[in-house]
Amino acid sequence: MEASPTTIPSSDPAAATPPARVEASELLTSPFGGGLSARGRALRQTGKVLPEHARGHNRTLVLQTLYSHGLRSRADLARETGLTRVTVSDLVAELIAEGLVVELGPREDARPGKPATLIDIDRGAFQIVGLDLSEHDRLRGAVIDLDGGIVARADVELAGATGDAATELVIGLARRLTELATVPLLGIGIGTPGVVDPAGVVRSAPNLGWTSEPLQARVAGALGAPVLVANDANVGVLAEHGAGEGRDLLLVKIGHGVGAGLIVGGRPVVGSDFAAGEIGHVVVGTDDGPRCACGKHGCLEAWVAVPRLAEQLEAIEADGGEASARDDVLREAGRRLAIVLAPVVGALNLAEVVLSGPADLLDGAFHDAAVDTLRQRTIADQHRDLRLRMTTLGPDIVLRGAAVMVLSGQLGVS
Amino acid sequence: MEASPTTIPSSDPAAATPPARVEASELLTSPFGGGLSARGRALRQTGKVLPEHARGHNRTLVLQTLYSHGLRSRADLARETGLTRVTVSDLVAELIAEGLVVELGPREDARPGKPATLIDIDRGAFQIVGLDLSEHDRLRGAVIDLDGGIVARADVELAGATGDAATELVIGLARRLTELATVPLLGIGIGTPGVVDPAGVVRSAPNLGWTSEPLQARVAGALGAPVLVANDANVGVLAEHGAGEGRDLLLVKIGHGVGAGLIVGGRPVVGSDFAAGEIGHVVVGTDDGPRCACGKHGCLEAWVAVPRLAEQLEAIEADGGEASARDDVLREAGRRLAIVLAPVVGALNLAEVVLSGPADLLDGAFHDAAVDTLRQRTIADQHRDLRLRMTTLGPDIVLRGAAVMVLSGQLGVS
DNA sequence: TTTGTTAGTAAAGCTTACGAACAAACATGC
DNA sequence: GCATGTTTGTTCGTAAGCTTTACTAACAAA
Repeated sequence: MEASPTTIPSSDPAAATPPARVEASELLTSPFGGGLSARGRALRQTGKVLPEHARGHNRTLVLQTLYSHGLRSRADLARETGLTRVTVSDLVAELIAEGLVVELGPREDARPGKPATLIDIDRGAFQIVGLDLSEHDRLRGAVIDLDGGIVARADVELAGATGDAATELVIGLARRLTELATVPLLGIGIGTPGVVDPAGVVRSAPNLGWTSEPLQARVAGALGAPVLVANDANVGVLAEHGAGEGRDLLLVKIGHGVGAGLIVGGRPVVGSDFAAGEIGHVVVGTDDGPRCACGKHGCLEAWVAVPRLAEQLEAIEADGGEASARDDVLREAGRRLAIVLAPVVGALNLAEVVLSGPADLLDGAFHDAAVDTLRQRTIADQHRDLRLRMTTLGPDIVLRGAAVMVLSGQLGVS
Repeated sequence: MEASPTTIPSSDPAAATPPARVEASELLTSPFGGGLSARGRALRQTGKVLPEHARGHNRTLVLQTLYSHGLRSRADLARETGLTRVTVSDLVAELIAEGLVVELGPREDARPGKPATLIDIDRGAFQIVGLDLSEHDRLRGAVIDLDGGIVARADVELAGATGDAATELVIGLARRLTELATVPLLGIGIGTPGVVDPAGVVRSAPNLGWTSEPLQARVAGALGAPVLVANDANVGVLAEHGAGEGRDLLLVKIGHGVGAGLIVGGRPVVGSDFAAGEIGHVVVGTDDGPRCACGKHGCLEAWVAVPRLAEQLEAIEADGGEASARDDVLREAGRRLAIVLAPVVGALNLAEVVLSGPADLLDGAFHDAAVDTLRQRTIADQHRDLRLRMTTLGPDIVLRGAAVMVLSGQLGVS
């Protein structure tokens, strides 16, 4: 029986087996959540650990080493992981059988001893579909390879769709993208605005008219593929974290609203009610401030959300706009952001804060004012390490993060 | 060879074995750090997992279940942990051999089948020494049993001692307390002000004149016992967390200074430079504020530290003090605290914030104003769950937390 | 007394990782 | 050219861990 290359539930062991690894690899790592995450999390909290779970962990360890440092021999892996060559050989054989790893011939450089056989992750073996539902008027998606490269893109106009109609648009876009994939898919990752629980139920997303929408289950049901859903900023921080090195990271995503994603101690923060990072309606400062759509005055969103900034800048241009007036607006917004971030940076002792959003608004006076204010409002000792910078991933940060989420959830790799 | 009951490195297997479990139990749980924590953490980050680690985890799981739910049979434990009766019996036999668990005779209630043999942790088998170095003028200590009950106390006047002299006072107090213990000790836990790294080196504690003081190593060397050292507020939150249920918790400790301890996702937050919780010098609000010792204006500590509050209240009393004026001061301080906490609560989606400090100052107008302000400055959705309350552990919170830290580090239990 | 249930143990088997030993393949030194 | 040493990757046997299966002991209910 021939399975289409883009169909996930294939009879080909190479395609079928990796998704089955979700449970084992999730036990000792920690993605946001996913298909079997409730079970995985329960195990993690109070559950037993069997030898097979240990094997899953070691398998992930080998895969992670290979993924991040690339091209090496079995003996190299043994030295780096602390496992023996015997065990590494066994694990590698399993990974090769699943099609995740390939042998690439003997090492060329001349040194004594039997030449090593180089192996690496087969970075063309699988692809991932990533969806970004965070834009105001359209849903964006892409097919992404294991290295984070974008293979194909597809968008769809939201056109005011909400509720079930929005869900259908998401499913349709995901389906189109699975058909654009040229090799088997590892899974589908979705970053959506709103509050998302670990089972991939969107608890609330006003923009899309969702309340308790079981998005993960519905997309998975429609496409028969592993699906992971999480908040857009929480997904974005995964992308940024995958690139960087630190164990703590805060991503602030400024768009139509303002949201944040947090990684603390190497783990994504979910929050007691799955609403971690929802800082848009925290009040800034002690001097009132503009009225917010939520009814309060001086919410962060009322100060720095893109529509608010655009409004003010347009008013200035209409008045015959001086550049300095424009910068004043941006500077004040940056300062307001830093006022909210300072207690978070202090309490968590963060070393790195990343901004995501329109570079033309954020990357100049806004950024500089935010850095200055943050330093002025936290203890001097922290200035040494503290960095606040724009993301290097541009507008694709959520798409890339969705791919990282799937990589992490399905292979334990990032 | 007879070992003294208060001597830790005993030849008695019951006393000697538990400390040896540090490594295994730490692999899958996470205390602040400790004797072998560097090794444990390295393993956790990139290292292999062997079957014996799985056993350590399962051992801890059984112990934890027994610790928190008490008195049950092997079969009960099997049902609750998911392990088989065979495995549980095996683990329990090991724990009994180590003296951590005892059989307490058959269950009395009448039901069909063979009557169960009840077992429980031998809560009198070990004791813990806890030290609290956070008070301004004295070091406090206690001998604590496995249930958190305080068996004996001892204090020592600091009398301005700093540096090595302070370290000697700590060692002397710890030694006196080990001699007050009536059964073998599980270890010594120390909560100190300042920044403490995972190896128990106090990076800086101005009050005690310490910079890079290897307190954990020095006390361990002097007493030959397992020693764990962490920041006082970070230790305090462990005590509060052990009592409560949530996976996220923020403790704010208000005394001579202001510090916080954070647990996120069930794990203590350490911070990128081990300075998590250092919020005393975060600036509050956008309207300047009192000058702080650090040179800035409007630091949280300048608003709410006990000496600052006491100053103001004394001034009012000297003026013929009305009660309402007193409340105004406390209310404003509570409000200022909440202004700093709001972004943290929002970003982490915290459900529980606990205050520790002098109840006569914090438990009235201060608390009420803090609650109100916190609600006004975060999104309405969070109000449902959010609780801000005084600690129930009183002034012993750091001592109790130090004990929890040792329990967690040595047995994986809390 | 019979029946059915529960607790705890014993034996056997499977999985996992390890150590020892080995063959293959190569560089180096004579 | 040839012996020597090094490195790689595999095979074989072993130790540790948990499970399944099967058993005995001990009890309640009928």
